[in-house]
Amino acid sequence: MRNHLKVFKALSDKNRLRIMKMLEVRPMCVCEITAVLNLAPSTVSKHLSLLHEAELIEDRKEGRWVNYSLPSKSQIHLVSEMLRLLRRSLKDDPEVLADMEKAKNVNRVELCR
Amino acid sequence: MRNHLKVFKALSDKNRLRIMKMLEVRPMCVCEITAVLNLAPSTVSKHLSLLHEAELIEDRKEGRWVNYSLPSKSQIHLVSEMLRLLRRSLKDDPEVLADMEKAKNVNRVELCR
DNA sequence: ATAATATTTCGTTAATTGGCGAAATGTAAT
DNA sequence: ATTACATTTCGCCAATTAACGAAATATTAT
Repeated sequence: MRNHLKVFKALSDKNRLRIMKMLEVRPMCVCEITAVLNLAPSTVSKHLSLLHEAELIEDRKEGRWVNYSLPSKSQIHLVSEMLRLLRRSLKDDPEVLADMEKAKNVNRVELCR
Repeated sequence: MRNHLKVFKALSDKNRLRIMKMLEVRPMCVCEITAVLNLAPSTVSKHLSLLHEAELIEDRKEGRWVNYSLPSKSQIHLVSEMLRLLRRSLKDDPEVLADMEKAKNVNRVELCR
């Protein structure tokens, strides 16, 4: 029950859904996601930690960046089903499409200076 | 996006998940659900209206009662997938099992007097 | 018609949540 | 070592939400 609630709560925020869709494009660091969503870094970090708690995303520290990504495969049935469902969802949402387009183009190196 | 959020928000409350699992047993009226959850009728009514808004349940007025039930089939992909997923979920949760057992036995006629 | 019952709506309150900026932490570059 | 930068943690505030009881609505029974 606790895990189900974690997953559903994690997915019941607009900005977190936008993050999930963005990560379909490629793994991204906090500052890149911040640039797309136009939120404070601390806010984005908090969103990412909730998604991570629900095991909907993975993190991988690389140098001074932390790359967040969608799990290629999850052992948790609920999670893998939700990932599958999300992948099929919101394909036509204009905001999501714009985010995904931006996600292709943001670059952490020119971004952070 | 709005619809996705409605569905995920509807499912991200413990009592609403309990209701969804209870309704797997059989259609139930508000007072029966109230008896199982041990909440105020107005609270349960509100939960039911949120689930209904998300199209996760159907209602059918029958005399002085309103029967709430799971849709046998939904045209909305997200909804039908969530219904399928929920049916497979929480089968071993002790609280959910107790609720489902109670749901078998509560009776609106002896209950409400 | 009146009373009884089931449900919903409304207003209030307490708890939760999303947002921010400032400070803390950790890593890389000078 | 010091500086610069990415990220996280913390404390705060505003908005949202779950809960309740009281009042309103609707239906059945007397």
